[in-house]
Parts: sequence; C-alpha cells; structure tokens
Amino acid sequence: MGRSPCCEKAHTNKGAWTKEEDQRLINYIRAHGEGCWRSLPKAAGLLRCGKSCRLRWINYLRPDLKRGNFTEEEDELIIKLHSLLGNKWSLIAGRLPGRTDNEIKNYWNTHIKRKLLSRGLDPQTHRPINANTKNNNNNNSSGSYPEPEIINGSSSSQVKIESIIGTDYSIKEAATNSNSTGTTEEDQTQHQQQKLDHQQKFTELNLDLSISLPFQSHQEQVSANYTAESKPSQIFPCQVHSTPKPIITQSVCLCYHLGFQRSEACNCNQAMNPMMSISNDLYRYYRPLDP
DNA sequence: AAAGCTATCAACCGCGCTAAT
DNA sequence: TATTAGCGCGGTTGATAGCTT
Repeated sequence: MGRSPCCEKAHTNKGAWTKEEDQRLINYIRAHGEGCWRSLPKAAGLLRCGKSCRLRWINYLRPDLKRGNFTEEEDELIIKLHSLLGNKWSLIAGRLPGRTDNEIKNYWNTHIKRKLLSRGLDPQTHRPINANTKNNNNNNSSGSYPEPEIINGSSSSQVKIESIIGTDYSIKEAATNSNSTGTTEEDQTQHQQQKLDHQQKFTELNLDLSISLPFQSHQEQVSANYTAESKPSQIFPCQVHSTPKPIITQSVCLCYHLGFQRSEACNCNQAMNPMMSISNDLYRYYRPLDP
C-alpha cells in the first residue's frame, strides 16, 4: 500500500513564493499560531502544500531568524557539533539560535566542507585525510560518518545515545579491558589518543541534552506566554482556531533517563561552558507537561 | 556583449517516526 | 494490533546571481 500524497498536487503552486503568498502565511500564523500544516493552506487561502508552507515559515519567514553571514564562532561551533552529531542538521541548528537546519546544511556543503578540506581534514570523519586510510578500516566503506560501535550487552538506549554523542569511551574501555588479549601497544596508544580526543570534545562543548525550564519561575513562564510580543511558534504549537492556553514545562534530563548521568556525556550539574556565548536557556529543550 | 561555468540557497521529494483511531 | 494522518528530517534539485573567458 502506497503512501497517500501530502496534498492535491494538481491544485497547488510550486516554486518560488510570491510576496503576497508570504504575507498571507505571515498574517495567518500571527493570528493563529503555527502548526496543523495540512489544513493551514486552505485556511490561509494559499494554493500551497502544507509542507511547503511549513518550510517557507521555518526557513525564511520566522521572525526570530538571524540574517547575514555566519561568524567565525558559528563556523567553529558547527564544525564541533558536526564532529559529534554527524549530519543531524536539526540538532545542530537547535544549538545555533536564529539559524535553520536547511541554512546550516547549505552552509556546510558550500563553505565548511571546503574549509575542512583546506585544513587537510575529512569533512565526514573530521580526521586528517591521510590518517583516514589507516584509521577507517572499521568504518563503513561509503566514507560517511562512522557508525557508533555496538558493544555486547549494551542496552538499546546506550547504543542510541552513542549514535548521538559519539562513542562513549567509558563503556568501551570496560569492554576492552575485559578482553585485552591481542591488542598491541600501538593499538593501545591509538585508543588512548582517541579517548583523549573525545574527552577534549566533551570539555569544549556543552552537550547538555537535558530538558528544562529557562531561568524563570512557572509564573513568569506562564505570563510570558501571554505577552503580546511572544511568538506563538515557540509556545503554542498547533493552536489553530483555538485560544492559546499556558503550557507548563518540566525539566527532564535525557542523560539520567538513559543511564548516563554523571558520565562524560552528562553535565547537568556543571556550569555553562564559556565556549557557548549565548544564554543557557537557548540550548535547552522543553516539553509540555500533561495538563 | 555573450556564452559558459561555478557557487549559492530556496524549495522539493521521499522516507521514517509517532500519535490517533 | 494494524492502519492512517501528520509532521519533521536529510538528501537532492533547480533557479539564479556572479564570475571568468
């Protein structure tokens, strides 16, 4: 059974958006908030597919988008995040306020790839190009971002978190130690170097994956949600045709739930890394509490 | 001035995931 | 439990601007 098309293709516009279409979309989202993209085009009087509306809003019309060139700091942050997350553009974009996944993806492909190549680094593995032929024997043949290593006995959640943050060497080391025969001195040196590389990455980058409130009380949060300046897109997902209700959020530490708290991957209890120049709350995720 | 080439980026496409039924 | 609808993501495409010959 095939997937039903996302919209009536025969009666939808394609290609570049006109100013009038943009304005219709902006007006509609200002009035009703974003979400319910499938029904939005009809309600807003647009001959567009819902997906197209969503993309146009997220990548171009959103008022909180940062315009202009990427700064050197943003470049370096993207490189570091990519070295840890791979092509997870939305995750990377989540740590660059005002930038979209599409924008970062394009910027990566047009600028940063070249920048890394000029430094003699492989854009996918972030390792020296010469070293790749030697060190990548364990990687897949396509040359894409290395797959996380699956260790015997590790839970699925452990494997999952490794795929997000890279290989957890504290676990890997335990596995290695239990079966240390057959490893040469060179292997051990190389392993030690890799471990140091990863530790350095963790100390340089805040990988706080926790979900929590920003630094304000629930009361403030609720009242902030009601201010005229607040953006419905950030606060009231899918509130079309309804009165916005305050959403109360709760702090949840993913590391804790996945058994990684107090490991290298979890720094819930640590101060914000000074490398991250922007307010801490911009890097947190929020989930609504059940009413 | 015109043709060809390259770089950029907005937009599209198809797939996977998840919640609802 | 199976199916469906909706959303979001990553990869790819195509239009266009800018540069070179």
